[in-house]
Amino acid sequence: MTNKQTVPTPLPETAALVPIGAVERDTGLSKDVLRMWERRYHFPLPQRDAHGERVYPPDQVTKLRALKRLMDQGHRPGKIIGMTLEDLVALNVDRAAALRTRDRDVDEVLQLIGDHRLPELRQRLNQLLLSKGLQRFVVEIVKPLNVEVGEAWSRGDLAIFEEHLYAEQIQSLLRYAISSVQARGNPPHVLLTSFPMEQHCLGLLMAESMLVVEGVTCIALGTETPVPDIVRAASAHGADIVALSFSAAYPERQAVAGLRELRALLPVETALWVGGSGVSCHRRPLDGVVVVEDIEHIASLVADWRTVHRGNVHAAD
Amino acid sequence: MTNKQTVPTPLPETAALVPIGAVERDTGLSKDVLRMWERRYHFPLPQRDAHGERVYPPDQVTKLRALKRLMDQGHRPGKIIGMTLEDLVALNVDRAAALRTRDRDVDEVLQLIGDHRLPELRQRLNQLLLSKGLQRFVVEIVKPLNVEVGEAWSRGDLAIFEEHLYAEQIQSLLRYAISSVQARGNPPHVLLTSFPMEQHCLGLLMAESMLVVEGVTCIALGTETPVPDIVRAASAHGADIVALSFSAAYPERQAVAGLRELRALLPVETALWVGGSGVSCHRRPLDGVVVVEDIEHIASLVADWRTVHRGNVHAAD
DNA sequence: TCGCTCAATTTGTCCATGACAAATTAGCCC
DNA sequence: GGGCTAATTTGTCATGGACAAATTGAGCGA
Repeated sequence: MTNKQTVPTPLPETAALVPIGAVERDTGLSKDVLRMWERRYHFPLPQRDAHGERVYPPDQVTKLRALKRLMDQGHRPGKIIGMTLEDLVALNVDRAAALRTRDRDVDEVLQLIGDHRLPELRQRLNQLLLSKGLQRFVVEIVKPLNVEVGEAWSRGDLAIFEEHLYAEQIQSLLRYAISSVQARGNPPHVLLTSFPMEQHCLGLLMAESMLVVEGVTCIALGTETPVPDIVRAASAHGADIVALSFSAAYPERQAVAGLRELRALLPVETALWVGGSGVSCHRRPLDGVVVVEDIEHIASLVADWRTVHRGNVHAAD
Repeated sequence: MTNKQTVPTPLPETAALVPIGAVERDTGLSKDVLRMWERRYHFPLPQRDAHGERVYPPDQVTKLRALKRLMDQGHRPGKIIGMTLEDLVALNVDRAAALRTRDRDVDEVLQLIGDHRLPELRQRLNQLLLSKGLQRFVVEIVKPLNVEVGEAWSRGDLAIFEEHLYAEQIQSLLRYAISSVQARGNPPHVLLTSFPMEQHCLGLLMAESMLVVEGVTCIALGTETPVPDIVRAASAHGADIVALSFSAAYPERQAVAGLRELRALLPVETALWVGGSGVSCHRRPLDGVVVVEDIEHIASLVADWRTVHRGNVHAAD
């Protein structure tokens, strides 16, 4: 079987050199940006292959990934592009340390993920869900676990496939729990989704989990719904609230532009809630957009909504 | 219910002109390709805004979407780029008609989707699942429904949000069913995932559904796992079979390249199965890659595997 | 007729450089 | 300190050239 042989490549040079298209996919930085940075900051400085095309050494790709991650957290490229990988990682860790909750259950689950003990992982998560209840499970286990897993991945302590497997288990469990709590059409009706290019579905499921327990009726569209479709869906399903999730990686400009557009197209009486790790750093609030700073606040926000709309509810038509 | 109304934007001119970046996201055709086609084929021919930047009228975007869809089915741009939108749609329908199964249950579900009758939709799907059993539900309902929904969407008969909602319901239902069939570590161990840029998870869930019923142990990684991680995951979980799903939109080149690389990195004794709508048109088979032409065949493929590996199974260590 | 090879064509991706608008920061005055 | 320009930073778009990988088609021998 001698076909292809891209193979782990014992060769030190041509070994793992990555073409620009692959770097774009890997890091989420567009080809335009990669070439522009090279022009402006002299980093990255890829080698060239026989055709004069850029090929990036793996360590530069690693640094690019770290840069992207920090930029998603609000750092500007010019300030950090000159730093060493170590400094970048340190920056990351500093921020992470603040968020870290040293919870024994969380640590134990992390251990199971890293050890690939799938049956035990499933069982432990299930058990935690049952013992804590859905809302506390989401707040005390899933939320910190997401942070930890993300950090471990960026440190290189956790492989992509381990993170995937974790996400898949949580997803199954949350969906299972959600379908067990069959809503009966009670108000408010909440439309849950995200903007195009925002693929993280765990945040949506966490929100849905919090909501269904409150007796809210959820219409989950999954991720990546274009703005006009969100409007049509809200109208078709008589949504009282449209809830959107943003991850840290979502470009702020796009978010603000999309939210403004959506807010303009949505009826005034329809509320617009936004949540997720991508919203905490937003400085100026937008008119008519409710920012859910922490997923824990969902319950009280629902209570507030119900107080305001007491009486004039459109009670399941 | 007079919503739906694709609302053709009152303003005729500056109204819905789409910049190139948005077209790229919308159609999946890269900026480079859009500019190249304009140069070579004189289509699309966007207007220019005040800054001389391309802005595409919505009808050109629609045609681009149709073109992309046909190209995913194997047509070449040069042959079809000159055709009218009607001709393109007709081409599409021709092919679709062959696949269509006029099933009463399927039609009924389609109707429910279009009418936004969410509770009834849920209930009907649930009922179909229970009455037919998981495997027949997948083969007789979900598979044809996917085709129908895809076609209806490309005809413009179904909005994106309706398709999203449908997909979300099926996903919930299948995941629910899958977790109900708790595997006990029986061989074979099947690792389920897709390559990067392949985001369609319904195909994976359908495959997992078929497999768990056969008593197979599934390790589902979700979508978009890089090749090296697939290899590591297969090793970490002692997978006997790696199963990959490809949608029609996945570029064949990338698929073949990825498969060759993966096949070379995987131990010879690990089988490699590929399925999904993207594999039926693949002409030449690859060495050591089993093509699952139709999801119905999964059961017999599992039986074959078990026959071959009778005796020397690694019986749940 | 089938299968093969080699050349012509098709098609997507990459390159270099220039330009510019939107967003951010810095400087300044009240 | 608050608020206002002005300078700087940063991403995206444009043009036009080049070329390799893939597909098609022609020619040829079994």
